[in-house]
Amino acid sequence: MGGANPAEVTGGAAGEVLTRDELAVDPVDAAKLLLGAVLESDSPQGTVRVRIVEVEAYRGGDDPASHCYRGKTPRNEVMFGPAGYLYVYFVYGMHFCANVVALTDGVPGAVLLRAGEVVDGIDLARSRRPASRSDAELAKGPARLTGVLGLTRDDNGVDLTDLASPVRLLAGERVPAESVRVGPRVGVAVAMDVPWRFWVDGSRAVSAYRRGGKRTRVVPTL
DNA sequence: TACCCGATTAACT
DNA sequence: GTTAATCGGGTAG
Repeated sequence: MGGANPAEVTGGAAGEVLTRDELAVDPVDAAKLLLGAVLESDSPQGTVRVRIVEVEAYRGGDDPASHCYRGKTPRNEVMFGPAGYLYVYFVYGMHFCANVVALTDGVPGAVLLRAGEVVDGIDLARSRRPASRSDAELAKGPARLTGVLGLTRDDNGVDLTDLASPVRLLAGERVPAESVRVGPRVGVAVAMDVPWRFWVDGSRAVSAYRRGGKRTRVVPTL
């Protein structure tokens, strides 16, 4: 639990786990709540902690960019469950991305963890991503973030609000509202008008914006 | 069962 | 700035 880690001592509530109730809200609100939160992951080699600095909200049937837009499937079923669980998916043949499930049981919604700053376990993080040219780059991007934390498909469905889980979500230190920036989601080709990406202004770990790919597929309007 | 393509990254011009 | 790598899930047939 608590320790002699300076990062923990400074923030009074830094060691507390976020509760399911706090996360059982609209993904857009949950996203802002997650900025500044700390995700910690255990492994036989040690523990890595990452302070979240960039997130994106994904909803359900009303969000064409969401994996849940076309209903429940074996892959996305965690997003339909209770808030506070980890949704990990595999993409582009070689990467994993992690989300925190929001909203309540039966209503899909989640927050994609896009980037963070490694605040503990830096050596293990570096060994997991040896190609990184700087510490700020270690978790700069959703797949890099899962990389430093060692998250894979096996972690899909883990309860982040349970202290006994191998992966947990701590409240961390609240980010002042004036430090939060907003914009369209990265790499999304639809619903580009909704500003559902949030990041901490000034962090070197925030990833660059990139427009979504080809939009040949027409998304039916509601 | 086949085909298409993605909530990406790294490498290259 | 562009593009290859790489494969599981989802949709079409």
